[in-house]
Amino acid sequence: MVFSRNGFHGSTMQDVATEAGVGKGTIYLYFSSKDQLLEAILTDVLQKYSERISEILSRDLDTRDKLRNLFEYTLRGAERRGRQFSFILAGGPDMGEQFRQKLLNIKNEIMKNLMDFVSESINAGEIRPTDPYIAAHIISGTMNSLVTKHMWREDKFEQLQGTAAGSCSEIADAAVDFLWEGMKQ
Amino acid sequence: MVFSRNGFHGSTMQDVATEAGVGKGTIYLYFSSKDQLLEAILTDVLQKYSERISEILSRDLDTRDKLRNLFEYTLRGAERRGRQFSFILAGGPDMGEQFRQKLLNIKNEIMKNLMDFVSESINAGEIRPTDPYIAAHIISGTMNSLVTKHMWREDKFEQLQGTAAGSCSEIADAAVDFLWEGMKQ
Amino acid sequence: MVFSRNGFHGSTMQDVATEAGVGKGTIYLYFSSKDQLLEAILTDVLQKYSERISEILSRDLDTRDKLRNLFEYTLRGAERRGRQFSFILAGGPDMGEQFRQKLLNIKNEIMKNLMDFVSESINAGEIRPTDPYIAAHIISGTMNSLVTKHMWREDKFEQLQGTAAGSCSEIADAAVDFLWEGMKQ
Amino acid sequence: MVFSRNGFHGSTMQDVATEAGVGKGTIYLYFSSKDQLLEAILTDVLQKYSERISEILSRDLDTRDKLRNLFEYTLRGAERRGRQFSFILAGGPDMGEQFRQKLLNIKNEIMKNLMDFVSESINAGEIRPTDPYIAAHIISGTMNSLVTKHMWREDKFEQLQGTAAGSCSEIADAAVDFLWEGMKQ
DNA sequence: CATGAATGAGAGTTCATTCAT
DNA sequence: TATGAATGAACTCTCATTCAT
Repeated sequence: MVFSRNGFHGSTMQDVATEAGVGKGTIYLYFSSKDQLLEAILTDVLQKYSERISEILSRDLDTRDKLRNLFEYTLRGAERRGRQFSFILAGGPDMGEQFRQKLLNIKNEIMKNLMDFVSESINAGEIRPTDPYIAAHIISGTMNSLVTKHMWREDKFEQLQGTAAGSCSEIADAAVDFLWEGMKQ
Repeated sequence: MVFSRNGFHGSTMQDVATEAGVGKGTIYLYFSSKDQLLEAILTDVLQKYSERISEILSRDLDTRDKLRNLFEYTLRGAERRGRQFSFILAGGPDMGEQFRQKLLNIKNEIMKNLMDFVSESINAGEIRPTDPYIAAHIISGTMNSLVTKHMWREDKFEQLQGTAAGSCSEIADAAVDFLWEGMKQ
Repeated sequence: MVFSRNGFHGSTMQDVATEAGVGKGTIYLYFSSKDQLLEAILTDVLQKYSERISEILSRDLDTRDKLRNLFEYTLRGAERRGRQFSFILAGGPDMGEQFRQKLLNIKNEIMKNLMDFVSESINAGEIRPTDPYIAAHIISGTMNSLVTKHMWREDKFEQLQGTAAGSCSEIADAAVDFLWEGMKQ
Repeated sequence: MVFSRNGFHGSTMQDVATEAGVGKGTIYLYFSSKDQLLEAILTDVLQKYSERISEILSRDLDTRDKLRNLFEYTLRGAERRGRQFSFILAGGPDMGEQFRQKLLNIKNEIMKNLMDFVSESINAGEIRPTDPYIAAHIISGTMNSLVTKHMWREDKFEQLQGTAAGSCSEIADAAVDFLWEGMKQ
């Protein structure tokens, strides 16, 4: 996607049209403005992500495996939808207030799911009692941080990393292992 | 700052000049372009943040108190420089590649500091042995997540939060308590 | 008609098609372009007006009654076809030269009829000898002025008018009375 | 002026700028939009015309000479500002309602002046008693009609005219002579 | 005959940047 | 050094027109 390569303001409607293989005017048959196009894309990506997260957390797995799936899915998705996630994670510098609200609602949905997941795991005696709000933030924050790194290939793993290797599932495993140590009973 | 209120693309050079109380042309005596102005601002903010983090981590405190100071300083800073942080955290959608590299170098500096901090704490026997790369990401990721929330006032705490209260230091404390549980010996 | 409500440039072909209850493409089966559509409409309106004027002037009435019919028909027509007349009266700012010529020919036809009418009335001894060209202009000019006023409801009659009341035939009568005073033997 | 040659919609802002010998953007320093530019021009032309009419009617002349000056000034002005007058006379097909109101106010000012002029001439016993509203319309209507003709050179005088010659003052004289016949005591 | 999805030329408008003062 | 009037490249968006169905 052009927005992913050149950024929103770095892409013209002509770029988008060319990439999509249609005429410039055609886009306006389906989206009322450039802003609304971005909104539709991001909302869609985030909505699908939210649904998938919800599905993962409802699987018949134990808490630790759910966490692992969560991280792995998130990191893997970031490989494909990098910059779109980036926009979303940033909370939306340069976005209109109304648009931000829309994304926010979906993000809160995700946070709600994570908090419920934490609460249920506590009740099931799988993890130690803790504040679900903080725990959810630590989970999502860690994912976001790893996603951002991954996305922008921000580190040459050679330079910075300790022992963690570079593949999605290896990083996911390492992160979950760490978190688990702090959560388990 | 105008960029913080209206975003980078939402602010004109005239806005910036007016806010700064100078003429439009004057800005060009000190910055070669609008992009370069943003670069200078963000680099400056991030550089200062990096230095401050470095200073905090070198204080003569135990690991847990350093963590607490780290979180508190970060969250408090976000209150004032919100959107600037947001740009940085997002990894820079809409930024040029060269600019991104520059910020990246500073961010890696910070990560390096965090990793060293973790390593040293392990060596000092204050926290359990763990992968410093992952640990650093969890620390910074958790801070970022909380910062973003805070910045965009993304949640009505009434709706979402568990027990954690809303002030910077209270949130910092709660987050550090949680993390500590997973790190301590 | 859409053109009458929103103006030519203010109406889209889609508007026209919707109003006509046909598809957009269908219009192009009958008119080669938007300009040509306007041309056809205006030409038609003006042609019909010209024919009607001709018919009125050939009726078996005395000069004064012909004048009265002329004014009444014109003002009444303006009520229905307002803006179309306006285009025509304006001489066509924003019209192509060729199109203007076409309308001009019909307008000259009307002027010719008016001048003949004046000449014949002079010969018949019904009005005093005068320049038919000027007389024709005064007749058509007065009608145009009243039509324009009427069309755009340009005056709140309360504010401006003297004794003349607002209905078509009342205004027509008053104007003809006045003109007649200057024409009669 | 470009608008006069190619019409409002037939002229681009680039045309206007080129004609004015400035950059496209410069126009926007003084006029907020293309519409507003037209508004400013027409308002200005009409306002000046109104003031001049007022001045002419207040001269120390007898009624017939005032009329003659009125006609001569109007026809002469039309030679230079043709199409601008045309827009105004047309009542503004394709104009926004608010804009039309603005012009209307000035036009009513002119009509008011004409009606006062008629009333005063009646009181002074220079012309026969008559409805000032109708008289004013006949005066302005006749001028408009002649102006429009003149402007678009709508007639080849060879073909249509009777005895009236083509120059401004000759046409003005002829028209005033005719009108006078219908107005004088 | 009729349609309307698709098109892209072209318009108005913005705003980073320059440069004479 | 400081300014802001002037600029024009570049953008978004519209809409008359076409053509496959």
